[in-house]
Amino acid sequence: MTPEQLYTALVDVLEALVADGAITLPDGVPTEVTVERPRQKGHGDYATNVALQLAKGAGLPPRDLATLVAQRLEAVGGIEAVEVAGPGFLNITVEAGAQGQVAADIVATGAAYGVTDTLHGERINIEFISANPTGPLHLGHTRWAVVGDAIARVLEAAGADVTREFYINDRGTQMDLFGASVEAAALGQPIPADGYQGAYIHDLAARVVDADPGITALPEGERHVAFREAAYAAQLAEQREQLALFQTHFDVWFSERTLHGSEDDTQSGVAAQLEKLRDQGHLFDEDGALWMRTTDFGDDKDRVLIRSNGHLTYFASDTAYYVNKRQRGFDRCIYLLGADHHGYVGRLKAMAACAGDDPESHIEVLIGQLVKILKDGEELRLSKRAGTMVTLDELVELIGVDPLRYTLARYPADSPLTLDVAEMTKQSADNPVFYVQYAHARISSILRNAVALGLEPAKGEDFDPGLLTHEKEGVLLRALAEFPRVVASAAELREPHRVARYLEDTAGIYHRFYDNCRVLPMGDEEPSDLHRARLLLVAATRTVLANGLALLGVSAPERM
RNA sequence: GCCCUCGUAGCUCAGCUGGAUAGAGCGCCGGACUUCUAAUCCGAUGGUCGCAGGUUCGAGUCCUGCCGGGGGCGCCA
Repeated sequence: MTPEQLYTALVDVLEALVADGAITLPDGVPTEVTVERPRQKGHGDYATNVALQLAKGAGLPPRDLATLVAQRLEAVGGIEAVEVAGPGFLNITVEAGAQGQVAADIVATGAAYGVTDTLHGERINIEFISANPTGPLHLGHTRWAVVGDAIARVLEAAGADVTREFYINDRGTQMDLFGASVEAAALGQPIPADGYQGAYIHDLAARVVDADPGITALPEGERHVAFREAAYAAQLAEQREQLALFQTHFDVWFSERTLHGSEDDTQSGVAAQLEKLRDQGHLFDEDGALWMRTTDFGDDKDRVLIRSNGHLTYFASDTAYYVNKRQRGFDRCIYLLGADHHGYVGRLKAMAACAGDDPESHIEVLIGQLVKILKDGEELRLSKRAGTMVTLDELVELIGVDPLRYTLARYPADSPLTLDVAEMTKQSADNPVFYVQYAHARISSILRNAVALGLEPAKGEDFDPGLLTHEKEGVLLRALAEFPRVVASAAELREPHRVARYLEDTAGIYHRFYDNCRVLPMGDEEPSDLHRARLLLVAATRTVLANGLALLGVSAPERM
């Protein structure tokens, strides 16, 4: 009996009570009935607060309503006992047999266990990182890489059609400055004052010249462009390598340049695209500039799209890019932005509204807090400009892909994070990722040993779910049954850290089960149905741990 | 000044979108391996959930105000 089945049974009971005239529900049977695992022992296997929520509408004292529901619920197959507690909670105890069946279902479903259809049919574009191609990816980007990727995976598990997109700001002043910086480095000249200063600039310069020794001899105008383009290509390639190393995949690398028709701003595709928005009635010309009246939709000021000097603003590109995404058929455009960009949210939403869309459904901006990194008690500055930074590669080398991904995935993106370099580097046994992975490795070991013994998990008619009656088995079964709901809510709320927390919880429950319940026969003990049933439970646990880790992009090792 | 965000154990943080006696890890103290991986488990310690009001059967969670940390407010990118 899964929480979903229990939920269905509960709704059926409520509807039957209404049909019989035993109760009246002015607002009908609620669609969101909560069935949850009680925190407290002694509160049954599952608990629900429906009676408390419906009491007022039904005009009954909560405990009276609870009693009515309890009587009928108790008669449902698979439910052993229902008890009214406290102000009107229903504490439900499930029959061991009904509960144990989950293990067989999980093993049969395999890698698809946890997949639901709650977001079926939604076409979602999720854009994250979108770093300028003017330097290596660093710690700041690392968090978005992990969180964005994990959100995408979780959304897919919930049935959505997801496209992961990386927007390349390969156009404009910063690119020119970047090119000029590399060029200066190559020519042995001082880097421009507001240029890029890091050591990596000199590395890039050396690489560019190595690949094309004649580049320094080009006429100045050509040389500027050649350096910019070569440095851009090299830097973008490096970012892609960094992300590949970090197990983060993008479906679309979207170049800002492709939005523009030509170098001439006012004749560009963006300008043409923007003109289409004029029909919506929110564009106006003033002081020689083209504006979007975002204040029509709650923004605190109107925004310039084309400056009076004819140059496009970044916001113009952002607008055209959004329209482009919508034209590509995405129902929902998710943006992952750092807290330092949260001022954009209002204008992005207003922009979507100005484009004739619903800012509540078509555009969604997730704000993530920045990661701080301490070394020897001091915060490292992560500015590319300053040239001091911890790159993604360095972090991966220092900490490892799995611990790094997991550490960043286990916190909500909107909570500020302070990580200490010493803490992170010394993390070996202390890291929660190992706790979860270890549970998986331990299970894998048992399954290997079982094979050596010629013992197979119970299946089909041979599996008697009623054998799994130990308290630790019950707790584990209920935890495993919870997984699809956890994934679905992680997707709905865009909070993949719930998966990580769930895995830690479940791994702990497994470790305690392991401590109390012997799985394999000891010595020359004859293998029994209980051994085989437990083997199935263990296999189901491994499936859940492996599926959960996969959603976070973390490996599930067979041995540790 | 206006807006956003955060404030929970000594430290780092959860808290299932309002539920029952607020949790975990680390740290500290004490236990458990001749049988499936001790990267584990068991016990102990630890809290005016920033402060004050409000909403209701019930608030760490929602509303208002205040205090404190971080961030954002350009015809910049």
